[in-house]
Amino acid sequence: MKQKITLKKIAKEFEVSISTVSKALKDSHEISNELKEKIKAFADYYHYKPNSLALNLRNQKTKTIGIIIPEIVHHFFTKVISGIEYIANEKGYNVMICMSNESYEKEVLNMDMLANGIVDGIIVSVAKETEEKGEYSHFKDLIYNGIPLVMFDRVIDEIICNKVITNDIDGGYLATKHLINIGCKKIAILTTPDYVTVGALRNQGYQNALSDHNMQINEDLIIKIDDKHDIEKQIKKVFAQKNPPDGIFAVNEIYAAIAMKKAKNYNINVPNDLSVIGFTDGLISQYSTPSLSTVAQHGYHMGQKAIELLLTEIDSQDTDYQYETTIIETDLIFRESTSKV
Amino acid sequence: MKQKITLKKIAKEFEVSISTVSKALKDSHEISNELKEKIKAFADYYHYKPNSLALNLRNQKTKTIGIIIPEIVHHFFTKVISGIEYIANEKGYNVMICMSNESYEKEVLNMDMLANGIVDGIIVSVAKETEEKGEYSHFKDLIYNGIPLVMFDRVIDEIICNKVITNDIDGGYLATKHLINIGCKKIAILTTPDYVTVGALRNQGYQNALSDHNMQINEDLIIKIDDKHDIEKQIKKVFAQKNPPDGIFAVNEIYAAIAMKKAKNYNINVPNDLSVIGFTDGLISQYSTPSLSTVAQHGYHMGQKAIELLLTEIDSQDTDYQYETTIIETDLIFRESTSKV
DNA sequence: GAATCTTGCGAAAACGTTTTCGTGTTAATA
DNA sequence: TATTAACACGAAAACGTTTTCGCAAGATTC
Repeated sequence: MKQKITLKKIAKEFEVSISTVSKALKDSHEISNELKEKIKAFADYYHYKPNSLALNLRNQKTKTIGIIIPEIVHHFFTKVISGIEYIANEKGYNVMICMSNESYEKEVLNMDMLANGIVDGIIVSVAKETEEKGEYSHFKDLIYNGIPLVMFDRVIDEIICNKVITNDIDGGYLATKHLINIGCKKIAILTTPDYVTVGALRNQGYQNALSDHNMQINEDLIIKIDDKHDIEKQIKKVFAQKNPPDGIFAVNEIYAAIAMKKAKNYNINVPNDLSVIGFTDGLISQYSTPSLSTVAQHGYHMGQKAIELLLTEIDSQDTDYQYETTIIETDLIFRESTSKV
Repeated sequence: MKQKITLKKIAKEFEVSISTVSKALKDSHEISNELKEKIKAFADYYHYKPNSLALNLRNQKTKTIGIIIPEIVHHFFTKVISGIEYIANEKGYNVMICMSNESYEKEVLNMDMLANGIVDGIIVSVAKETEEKGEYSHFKDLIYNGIPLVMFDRVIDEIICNKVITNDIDGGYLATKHLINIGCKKIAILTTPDYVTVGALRNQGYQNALSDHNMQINEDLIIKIDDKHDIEKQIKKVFAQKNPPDGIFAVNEIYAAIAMKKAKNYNINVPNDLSVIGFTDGLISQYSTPSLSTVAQHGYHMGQKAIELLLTEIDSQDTDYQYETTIIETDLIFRESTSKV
């Protein structure tokens, strides 16, 4: 393996000191023009690049930020990452992505690893298992150690840090209200277990909308899907009853897409007999047939906001730095799966 | 900001040398039990963790590998990343993900940055622009500098390194043959410009299948989509002609999904009047209606293979190390978009 | 001709770790 | 009692860089 060229080797070549070489390459006035030219030419020829590890160690910063997400095969998260990456690169930062796979243990492992000097700050969306356990000491440790932290989407109230969240309640409200507006009388929600906070919040919005429009909240129409079991079977039940709903609000794309498929099996036409609206404007929503009306989350924008907050925290040595929570508003996208008014 | 605890600080606390502390924490026999206990307790209390940067510098390796992909909002690439990440973590490696956004310049930038000691090896799928330009010196430099490199999916023949590729020709052949088998007489292909090698290869498979079954290759049925212009418009043309095809092979999911949508606009029923088959088993294929028959690429497995090759190269100091090209075979997945025989 | 200033470079510390090699003290052996 | 062995620790180098400070030689000033 070819050895990397270092200051030391250049110094040896010209029989000067390492500091001289370093200064010459930085075009310092301390070094004679003649020597500078020679050293630069030599360095250029061998494609000299300062070793990042050494720089990081010396500067006590890495110009790298870490992201911990529950999973990467997921349109929303990749959108957020794109947004983060764009701004980060613009500001000269690199991005290290880790996956918790929704596991508490992996989340802790990843944080420990990132916290050891490798990154200047961390952006995280917390794993379902962590939410379920309610075990947050790893976040507290991080903050205690002075490492800037931004949470996005799935955030934890009791951890005090910068946050970027979707207005989930409002999104759920908008979606439900849309179904009401187009005349749906019996509206079901396909949501997550309560410990998944975003699911719970969207459900909250759903219930608020019903109440505000004097519609009854029926527990039988609130289907909390358990990912650990057969999702299709759980969704199918909605249509198996004798008086199925005429509107469905699904808290994500997948549930919505499955609902549309199942409806077809029961000869229920979307959108004529049933209107379906999802959450998150991903590929499925765009390319399904009928295409899916949905609540757009603006993941890209969310990522941008998160990294901006992180970088300002990194750059600030204020003792009275103020954390903020940015709420990204949602928008309704009308497509084919909800009937016209 | 809380200062990180270091060996130096622990040494000061006990008025011993740094080396003593280091040895004590590693349970060296050189240190008395009494002192070891005290130091360990102290270190535990303050959650001491060796600084990664210092270790990396000393060990001249980082236990981190870099991935450069064209874009992250893409099901196939995220699958590959998942596969890489799984094995990497198992072997104690971390993963740094960079995006070239299909840009040559960003690809070079990312490689330069990763090559500077930050990672022990790199896995890359090359950007379209790089393929178009045919400018590969950054890869040669990398190899010249002794940094292990694995290419996957979009690879370059003239660069000698480990590679993992889909059997694109065979995939294209299988897909086309399937359409022939179910009785399609006029089969179109929606493919990429020729410089995108995977598109060209799938097209090759398509043409081979036609030839082998004594069907004419008609240039009018070979639609090379240019991503820079309106994709829908380009695909729509297929159906605008008076005698539209009864079979379409699309080299990716998106083209397939759009084709199905456009067919519907022209009142062409899928699969009765038209059979459509895609490439890559992503979410769209699964959740579209009708669900899409497709060629499965096994991205997860591909990622696993890529990282395995990389790690063995990293671990080997053989001078006569042999590079290999692993070909991942494709499988047909039959769904609703292609009619039964 | 002495004092000062400029030029051009080197020494050394610092970042945090690991590891080899010494070295002084005490205990065991001949 | 003299030699050796065991024990417990410290010094220093190494990884590659940047930067402050010091210093010698020559040039300039009065």
